[in-house]
Amino acid sequence: MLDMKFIRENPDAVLQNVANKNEKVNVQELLDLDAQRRTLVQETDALKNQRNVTSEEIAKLKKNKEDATVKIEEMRTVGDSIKANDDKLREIEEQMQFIVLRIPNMMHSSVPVGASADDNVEVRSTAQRIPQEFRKNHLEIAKQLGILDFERGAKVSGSGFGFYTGKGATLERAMINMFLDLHIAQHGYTEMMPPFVVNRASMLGTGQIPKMEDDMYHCTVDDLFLIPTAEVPLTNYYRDDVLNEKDLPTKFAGYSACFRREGGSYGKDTRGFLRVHEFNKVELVKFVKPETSYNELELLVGDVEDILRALELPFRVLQLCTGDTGFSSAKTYDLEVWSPAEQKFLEVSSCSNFESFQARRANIRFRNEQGKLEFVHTLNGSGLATSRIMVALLEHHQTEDGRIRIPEALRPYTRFDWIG
RNA sequence: GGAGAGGUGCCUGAGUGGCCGAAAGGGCCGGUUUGCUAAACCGUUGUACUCUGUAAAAGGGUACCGAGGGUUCGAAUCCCUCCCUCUCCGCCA
Repeated sequence: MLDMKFIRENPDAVLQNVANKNEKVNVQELLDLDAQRRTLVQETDALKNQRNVTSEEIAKLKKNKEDATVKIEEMRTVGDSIKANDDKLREIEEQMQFIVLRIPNMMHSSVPVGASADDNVEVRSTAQRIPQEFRKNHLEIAKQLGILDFERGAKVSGSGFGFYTGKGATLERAMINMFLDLHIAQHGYTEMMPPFVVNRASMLGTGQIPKMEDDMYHCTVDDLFLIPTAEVPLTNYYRDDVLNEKDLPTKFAGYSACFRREGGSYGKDTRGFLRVHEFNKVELVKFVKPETSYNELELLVGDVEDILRALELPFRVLQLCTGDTGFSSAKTYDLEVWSPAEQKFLEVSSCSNFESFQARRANIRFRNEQGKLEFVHTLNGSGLATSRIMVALLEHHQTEDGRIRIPEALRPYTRFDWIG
């Protein structure tokens, strides 16, 4: 959420940013409502002031056993006006809220303007576009080795769900543990195990709602949502809190299952693990001081790169252009691993700086040196999602005779060196 | 699921219709005292919106005592709904 004061003072920049991000929002209407609101607030506050002053007079009159009926009668109409104004005010504020919640975050000045993923910029790459050669795609090899079962996943739950079986399940568990351990021991994150179900306010706080509400699994009787990422509970951990400056940056690493309906994305990367309704992910979340947030973003990307290196997977880092950057983000890097089977890069992580956008929505603040309250900056990144990494491992570490070599870094966790 | 208790400022805790943005104590910050520490004493101590205004400041108004409604000239205080916490019972991992 953007600061209303900022929108009021920089309407052109906001409009340009909305256009750059391919969003459609009626900013002008918001500005009109804002002007209306301020006039109304002044009027109403004056009436309330009158009521307060007169009420005190009435109290005095009554104390002296004098007659106050005239003033009481007078205040009755003032009270009615106040009520009418407050109703109108509430209506205006609801309309404003509706629009403000749909205005995307301002892009950082370093983000290239572009329409789509084609305009993203490669920052660095360790990846060679190796050919497919003997490699089977992850579904084939997984089936052959008996480590994933999507058919029974579909029977039991539906399309887009899978079982990990045998060594596949062990490998999955091993990855989660390895990722967590690395971030905790080497990168200084605090481990968190969040709830996988959150309330509406939390979804609103991190910005999934209202824009993405249809992509969430929603338990209507309780108005609770299955989380699409641990970002939601981890960031909302500090919703409505005031953090100590000395505790910043605060860094969380948390595992969760992630649930996404993926409505409307059928036909795109739908095979096997490329797009599923439920997957496992270790998420990294940071709460930082505003002046350090861009440096923290670079460090965050580095933390994720360390995992990819440990897994011996070639990758590249992309800086997303304006059109491809998420709604809440000011700047995002994607990390992609080359898929020999698909002959294309697959996104495995997305690292974003949200600046104060989420903090303002979720009301997460800290007290600065001057003792003033200030919104923190929040960041997060996948570190990493296991489903896409499973795909990458099965493809990259596949041998010609159809076996999978477990990278050194994972072996203490799997307790086996090969699958097959 | 049943029964009860409760949610007040950074914390403890008072406050059952007007003098309550809110007693008292503690904490915090500033000051005095002090060889140092401690103690004592004095003072200060919220947030949001809005208006006036400045280089920065400062000041006025409004709102906020879990959330949202209602009653009333006037609500922390009365009524309704919801949320949360705690205790006991039942049920169950």
